[in-house]
Amino acid sequence: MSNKFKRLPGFRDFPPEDLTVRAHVFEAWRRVSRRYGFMEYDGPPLEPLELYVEKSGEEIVAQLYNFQDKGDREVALRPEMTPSLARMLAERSRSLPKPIRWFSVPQLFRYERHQRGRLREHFQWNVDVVGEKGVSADAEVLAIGIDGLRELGLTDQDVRARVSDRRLLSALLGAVGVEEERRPAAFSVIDKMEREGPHKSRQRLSAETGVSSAMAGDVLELLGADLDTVAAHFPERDEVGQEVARLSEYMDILDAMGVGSFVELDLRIVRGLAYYTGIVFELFDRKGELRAICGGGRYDRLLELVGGEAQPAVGFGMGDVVLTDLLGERGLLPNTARSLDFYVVAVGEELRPRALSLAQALRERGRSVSYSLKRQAVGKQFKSAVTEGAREVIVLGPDEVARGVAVVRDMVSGKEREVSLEDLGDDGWRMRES
RNA sequence: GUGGGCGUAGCUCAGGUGGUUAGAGCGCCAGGUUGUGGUCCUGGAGGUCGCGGGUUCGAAUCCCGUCGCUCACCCCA
Repeated sequence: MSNKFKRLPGFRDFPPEDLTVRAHVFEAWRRVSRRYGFMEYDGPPLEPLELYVEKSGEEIVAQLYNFQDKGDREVALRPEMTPSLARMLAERSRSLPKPIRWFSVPQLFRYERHQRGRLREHFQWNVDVVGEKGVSADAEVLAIGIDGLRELGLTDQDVRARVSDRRLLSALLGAVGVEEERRPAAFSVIDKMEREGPHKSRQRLSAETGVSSAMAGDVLELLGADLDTVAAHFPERDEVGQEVARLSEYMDILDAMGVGSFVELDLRIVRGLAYYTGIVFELFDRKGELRAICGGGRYDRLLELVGGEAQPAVGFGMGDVVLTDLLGERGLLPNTARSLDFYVVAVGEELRPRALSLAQALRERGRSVSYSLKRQAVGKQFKSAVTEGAREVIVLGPDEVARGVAVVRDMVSGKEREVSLEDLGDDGWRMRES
């Protein structure tokens, strides 16, 4: 490429075909959000660096797209939306009716080497319920995420949700003797288990927590089991039992909502962000070829951390990159071809004014209309009509106009008929025909 | 940040072992003499062969560097 003005690495242009796809996804997200009664919000793309330090977890902070502005402020392009949301709510959650149901479609940024499904910039559908600590809120949030995918044509054959609960994980670790302070380290081991494999994970868990290697192995094995099996292992522990009961209720609600076939328990899901406190989940393509499409969970402490009123909260983020890749693989991308209702052809220069006013009249009625911007032979104008995707061409010729009519050609069937110029302006001819 | 692969027109790619004005298809523009498209025919625009340096009489072709793309690792929205 000889263009010296290149895109920054990891950033995308959106020419019309790509923007059509993006808009298709955004529209589905927004439709589903509104269907569940959520209100859209937004915030600044540039935030004080400190908003993310310590609240988001090392993973995000290490990859912040940050710099110093001209006022010597340390700033960062937002890597996630939740802290901004938390700040907004810290200022006003007291005065809002609960539960608060808000969503957003922000563009987020991270500074890291890009690869498939992971760029330096992406758009992310954020959905949050604030002010409700019961599992029905957790369930509703996951259901919206799943519905967002269904809205785009994906089914339970294409995607699945893997859900876990940090409270249950914590209770399990406690049950085998892992101290409270050691549990975050244990979470980290569990989070990496799928990549590192059972042997290494067992060694690391044992080393990080002090429990025996055998015990560590037992715990890790249990993470892949179902709820009943987990419960059966700790009949005497109230804490584990309560957590199991809660997750069980959560699953029942999802079943009742009709999305149960998408959901599986998987205690190996932890999520990297530091602020999650309860149920966490991730959505994946069934084939497991792509990265997570979506991730979220409960974060009951975050509002306090940014100086607001303590409020329970649960939400998720769904990025557009992996999702669009998946839609592409499943042939679910929208048609990006151009289309027009009408193309007006003027036969002879004298009729151009007439063509323009007809086009305007149709546009005022909400029709999409185009015509040649320069003097052109009729054949040329027809070619343009095809290029622009016109469904019908209206031909204004001297003979017909003299008789008060125009020829309307259906570009699919090739059939032509005469319509009076009077009727063309108000669609009366269309009504009579159909 | 680490490693592998790749980098020729807008797109997909040709260009044996280095040799004169770098090619094709598609797309784009213009024509095929101002009343009808999706086929066809003709012509045209468009490339400092990613960039820089080196080897050579001579490099798209070999060597080094660099940038970019891509895959994997790290990590994960």
